[in-house]
Amino acid sequence: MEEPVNISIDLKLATPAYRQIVDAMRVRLVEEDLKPGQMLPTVRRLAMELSVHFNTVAQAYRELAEEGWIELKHGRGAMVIARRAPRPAENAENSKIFSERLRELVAQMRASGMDALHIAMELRSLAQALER
Amino acid sequence: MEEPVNISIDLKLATPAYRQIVDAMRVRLVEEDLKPGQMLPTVRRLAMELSVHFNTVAQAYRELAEEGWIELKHGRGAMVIARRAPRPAENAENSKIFSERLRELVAQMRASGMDALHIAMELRSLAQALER
Amino acid sequence: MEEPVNISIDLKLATPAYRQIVDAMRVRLVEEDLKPGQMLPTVRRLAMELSVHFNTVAQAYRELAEEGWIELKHGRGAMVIARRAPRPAENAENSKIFSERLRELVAQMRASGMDALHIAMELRSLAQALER
Amino acid sequence: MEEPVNISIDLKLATPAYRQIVDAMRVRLVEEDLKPGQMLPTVRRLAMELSVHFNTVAQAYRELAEEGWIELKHGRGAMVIARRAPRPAENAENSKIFSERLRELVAQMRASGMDALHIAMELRSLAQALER
DNA sequence: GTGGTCTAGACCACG
DNA sequence: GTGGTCTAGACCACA
Repeated sequence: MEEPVNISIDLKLATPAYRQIVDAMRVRLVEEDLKPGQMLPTVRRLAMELSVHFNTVAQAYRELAEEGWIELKHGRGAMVIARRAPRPAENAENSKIFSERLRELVAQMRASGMDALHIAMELRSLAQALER
Repeated sequence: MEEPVNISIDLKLATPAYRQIVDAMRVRLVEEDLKPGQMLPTVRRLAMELSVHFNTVAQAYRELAEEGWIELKHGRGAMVIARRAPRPAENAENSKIFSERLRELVAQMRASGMDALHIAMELRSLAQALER
Repeated sequence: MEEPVNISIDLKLATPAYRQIVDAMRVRLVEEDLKPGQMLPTVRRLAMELSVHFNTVAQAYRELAEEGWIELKHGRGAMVIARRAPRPAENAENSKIFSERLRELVAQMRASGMDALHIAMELRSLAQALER
Repeated sequence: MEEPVNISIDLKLATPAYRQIVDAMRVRLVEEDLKPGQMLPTVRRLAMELSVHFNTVAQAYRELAEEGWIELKHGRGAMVIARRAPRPAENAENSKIFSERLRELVAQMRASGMDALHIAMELRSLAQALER
């Protein structure tokens, strides 16, 4: 029942390790690679796999638990749970901020020299995945 | 000749003030709202407008200068310059990281309760702008 | 002679299962729903009813026995006994701590958005029950 | 502008230090001893005062920030902010749990030998404070 | 053996 | 000088 998480992190990046873990796992949770009911590796095991301290993984798990994706149980590991959808009330606010961040990220990609058409292709492919 | 920068930052956000400034200005530079030859407001003036310490703006300007967007002239402010495109050598590496960040950002948007179709629409609209 | 215990626990809560059992049973003991002489369900039966490991119930029973509420008889289950009142010697110290915890709990209720008057009503109703 | 926090914790207790700090400060925030706009001591200073590691205080502050009571700013300390009231939607659920915890706490007090009338008095006094 | 807490102290990011 | 992250490792609580 335990699932390999299949994520990788890069300690050289500016983004803190625990954030990278959270972000990577959130992708797998949203895309339902990790489904409710599945057990996650223990903090200590994932920590070994990623070559970080177990506290770092524990912090990531705690954050995911707070977001309502997983449940941490004393002595019994961590489990993916069915997440109640957040109310769309705050979205009016959030939506704007996220759109801005999207625009900023695209600008960053272009600034780094990526081809505009290539980026456009990626965006369309992401959009298509969402429309399924 | 001096251009209003028309950006706004939110000190309550987790993203540091100087990053917000850099990110917002990079959007305007990439999208060529700010064109080579135009003068930017002085560090102190922009700092006042945004209600931040002038060191914060100075750091943002320094970063933009490092990225090759602007030129700082001692005592005479900052000017947008024609940026030589970054060599696409780094791209193979960067491209992957950016794609991952894009995916993570979309996951975050979905996790925050935003409608998938709404996000898809945004992505397509960004793609379209890039293809022009 | 055996009494249904009529408690329920929630494994999703942060409070450990065994604590929930102890706390719930202590309420029933203090309020004398469970009276000296009555037999409690066996560790294994209560464990099944609550869907927890029997060790968890065993730990709860052990704690209640230590507090002087029940008596464990090897192989013959557990019985509610007449508890000698704890000497009020410790009270001076405990009283302060408990008052503080009461205050903290009320603060938590208010922080969670509960109506102040509603909380006050509850407190008065508890007080009234104590004065009978 | 900086305010003494005037809390004390007891490392001998089972409740973790950071929880004690959170609980004690929440009382002071709910009762508006600490008002929006006030600066809190830095994590390192409060840590010294309470004789704990600064990480312990940092964790407590982070929790209070998450609950919306305070704001942590890089390089600028922590400030009490005006907290948006939590929506009373979840209360139906919470209310029950909190009432149960109240009942359990009272049972614990009685079990520890505190005089029932004394407890009743305390409850009434808390109720009165809420009705003001 | 699980997750949780705490300490000690290094190093970084921010303003 | 502020808060944030991470490591190392001890010890505890839980199931």
